Amino acid sequence: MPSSPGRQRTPRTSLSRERILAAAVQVADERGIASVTMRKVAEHLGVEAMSLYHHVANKDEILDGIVDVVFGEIELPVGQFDWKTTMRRRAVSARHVLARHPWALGLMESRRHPGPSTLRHHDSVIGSLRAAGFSIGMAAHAFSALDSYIYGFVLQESNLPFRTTEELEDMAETIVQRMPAGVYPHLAEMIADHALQPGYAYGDEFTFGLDLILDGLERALLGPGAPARGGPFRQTGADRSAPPPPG
Amino acid sequence: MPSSPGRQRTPRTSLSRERILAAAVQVADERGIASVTMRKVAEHLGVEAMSLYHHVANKDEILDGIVDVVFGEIELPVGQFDWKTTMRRRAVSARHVLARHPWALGLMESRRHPGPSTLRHHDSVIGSLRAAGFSIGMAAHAFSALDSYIYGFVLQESNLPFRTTEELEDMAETIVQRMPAGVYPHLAEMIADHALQPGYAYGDEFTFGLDLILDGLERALLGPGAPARGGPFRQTGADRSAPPPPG
DNA sequence: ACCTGAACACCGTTCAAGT
DNA sequence: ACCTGAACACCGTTCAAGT
Repeated sequence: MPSSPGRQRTPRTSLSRERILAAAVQVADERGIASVTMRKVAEHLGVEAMSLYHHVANKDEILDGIVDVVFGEIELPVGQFDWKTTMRRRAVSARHVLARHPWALGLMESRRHPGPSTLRHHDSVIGSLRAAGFSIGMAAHAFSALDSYIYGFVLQESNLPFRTTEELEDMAETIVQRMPAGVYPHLAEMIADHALQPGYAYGDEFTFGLDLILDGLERALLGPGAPARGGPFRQTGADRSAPPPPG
Repeated sequence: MPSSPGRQRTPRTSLSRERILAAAVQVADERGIASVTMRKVAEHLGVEAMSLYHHVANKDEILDGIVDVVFGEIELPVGQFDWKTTMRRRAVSARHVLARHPWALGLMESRRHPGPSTLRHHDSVIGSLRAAGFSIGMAAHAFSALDSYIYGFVLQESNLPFRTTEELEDMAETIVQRMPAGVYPHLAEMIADHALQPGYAYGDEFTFGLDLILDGLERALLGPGAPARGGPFRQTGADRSAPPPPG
């Protein structure tokens, strides 16, 4: 009687790709990406390591999968606001999601198979820019500039010596120890007179760079005839919504 | 006779931390970061894995070490040009070095001990900005914005579906296969009408975003009373070289 | 169909031993 | 002082076997 209900001691919920990825994300969040092993993910699910291979081809598929799960958590751009507000909200969401799963960025470099959530996210961002009047070339520029900034910021945030107060003081110590020899004077100054000041939080830097890029994109969008000095931009491919640049 | 010269069959050159790191970098470049194991690095040096432990505490020290080796390859900002040129040159150098060793960015997320080359590099960048008249707060803004952009760009470059022509066509195939269902229309458009156009190279996007940031920084540096609309910036800590923002 | 035990070729690291 | 062999507790993955 295969489908009869009732208490069975074997599988509480039967294994699935989704349950495996969710468990892997949880293990990565709680114990670091190095702890994401077939054996530990399986243990987390009350199952043997070899059982996982019935739902994923190998560990690489799990790693591809959890990166995609993370992208699926990022708020998709919604159309109710102007493009700058939409892009800013989405950038802030991406930053928070990636900061919550910092291992995802470390994994990105080795992943070459974007999953459906990632593709959907990118598609939505491009669509949002196009709807705001960005040409294909300008949308590509905007997409590249914004995502580069977001990813890099989170990467720095999870790596930079001056992040949290505790680590900062560790760092300050290291710097100060090497000061007698006169090395790193500017780093020392920045730590002492800036990063160690009350109220400092590296995370606050995010909006500065983000607004720099958004404002620059706005200028490029509004007046392609007047790009910022020293920063000409090429419009590649089909440009349907913006007039061609002069010259 | 311990120091007598002549042919000895044992150590061609005696092992050292530097030789171990150089070997580890080479293994990572040639066979990927996953191949950087104590056994393989040792093999590369004609030695047993256990010998490495006499020069490094553990594998983590090797990983910290090779990230620092990579930072040491980046051209330090030199003072003979204006700050924008200096920062642009340094950004281009950082981009190329990091692209040559893409595993370094993947490692960054898990590293918390910046080495001497990394500290020296950061110190030099901050010093260069300060000499150009940036206040401490503005130098922190500039440093964060530029490095975030550079790191994130390389990360995308080593990960984005549309990178090299071969992979791009793979990607286009995937997208097109899902097109009947109407998914990813904007991504499909961008690939077909932009990325697949002759002469396209994702790497060309680098300068656009870089100039956006450099121009924005220049505006912020020249006229703190007239920051771009929507992009106010806070000056934190001691600001010695720039007048305080109005209000 | 789904799960598993044993096995294989690997890991990082310790430790006692060699020179 | 520097290097190493054997050993331990892990890895990812295969395969034949269980239900």
